[in-house]
Amino acid sequence: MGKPYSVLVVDDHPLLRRGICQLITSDGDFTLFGEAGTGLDALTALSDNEPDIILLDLNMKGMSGLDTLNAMRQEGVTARIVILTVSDAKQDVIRLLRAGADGYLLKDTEPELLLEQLKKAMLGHRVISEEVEAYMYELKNATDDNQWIESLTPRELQILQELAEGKSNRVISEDLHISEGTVKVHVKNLLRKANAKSRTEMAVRYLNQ
Amino acid sequence: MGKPYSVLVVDDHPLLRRGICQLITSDGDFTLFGEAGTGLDALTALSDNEPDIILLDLNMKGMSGLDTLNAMRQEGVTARIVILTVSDAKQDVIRLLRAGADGYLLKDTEPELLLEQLKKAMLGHRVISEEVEAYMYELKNATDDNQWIESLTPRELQILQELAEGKSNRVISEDLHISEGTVKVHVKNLLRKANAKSRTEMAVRYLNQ
DNA sequence: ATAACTATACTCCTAAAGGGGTATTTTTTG
DNA sequence: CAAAAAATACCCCTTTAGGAGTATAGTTAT
Repeated sequence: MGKPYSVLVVDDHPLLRRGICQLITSDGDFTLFGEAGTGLDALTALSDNEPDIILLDLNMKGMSGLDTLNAMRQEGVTARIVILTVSDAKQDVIRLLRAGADGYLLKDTEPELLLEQLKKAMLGHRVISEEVEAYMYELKNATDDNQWIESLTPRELQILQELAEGKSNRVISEDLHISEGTVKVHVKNLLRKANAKSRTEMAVRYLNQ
Repeated sequence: MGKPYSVLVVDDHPLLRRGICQLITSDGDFTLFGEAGTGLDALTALSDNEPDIILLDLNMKGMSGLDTLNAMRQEGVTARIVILTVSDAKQDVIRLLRAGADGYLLKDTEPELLLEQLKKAMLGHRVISEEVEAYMYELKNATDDNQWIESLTPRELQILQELAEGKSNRVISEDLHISEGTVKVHVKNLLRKANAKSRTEMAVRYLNQ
């Protein structure tokens, strides 16, 4: 076999980072390229040379995992980027894979399985945890369930947020200093875009992202 | 100094467990009592003898952290039980501390600080991460914002859950095979108990627990 | 610059939601 | 067993929500 794969571990939880790093170094096929506690630290670590694999957490303070991934691809980073997270939210999976992640693994993956998956990723496979694989067909069939949120104008989003706090049209109109009728127009348009039958249904869908 | 404190680590993420265990064993003041990946495993591990400290995760598969804590206290476990979790949700903090947790720490705590906190916990202090300390006054002032949910009848809760999926009174009545009028009565009573002005407000409050 | 989009504000109308009351049946509980 | 609570269903009535249409001023993109 050739030389071991180098890995950069990016996670804002020191404890988990320690566990991952220990796992990496305990296997002869991998070496630790470095570790970073924030997305910015990770980008700095990549300024000189690159590892073979970047293990990236989502839900980090400051720069999110998605932002970090985008920034890395922008910088021309060619390393395999594998997401390692607790979130199995459909929205996250779809967004990250669309953004060019080479894998999406969950943090409750068994250590041995994780190493296997990383080796597979180096062979050019896209590695996905079983639990989230179900979302893959949605990635192909496109039209993300919450794609409608992206199509909203700033004003509509503002009104949706007020609505999703349980406020009535009248209260929203007073908050925003516009007529109740205008709020109703916005709500009408929101309902059409969300393809929802009532404001409550729309609020629920919005809150569940 | 006396003999080291023994620690039981309960977490369903093998990677994180590895990180924690490594931290525990790297400090001379602690020894590893054992590790468990589920609440049930933890209870089994406690059948013969007890550690000094139990580090307990929330959000575990199967038995939740809260259930595990309750079961342990039921079994007469006297070890210091410290919650170690990612969730800083107000509801979780309040529930766990009420259930008798001796500490509530977040997983992004620095390793050194975590060890310090565990030593403090052994001295009889209740250790709380700074980020969640703000919820402490709410614990004293009692009357949990969502206490109203506890006062609901089974039928009312069922209707609230349907309502919180965005369904209309008519749809709910069809789902439950009762008249729309009856649903309206239940909703009316729910609004009174929740002290909410509209079904949307109530749905939002329910979803935010 | 002209077309498209956004935000604003009406009108008229229908449907749904919500508040008050009364009443019957069933279930639970003391 | 009797009282209380829960679930059912209806009445009448007011308020809120939502659908369709028209219109106008300002902004943005082509």
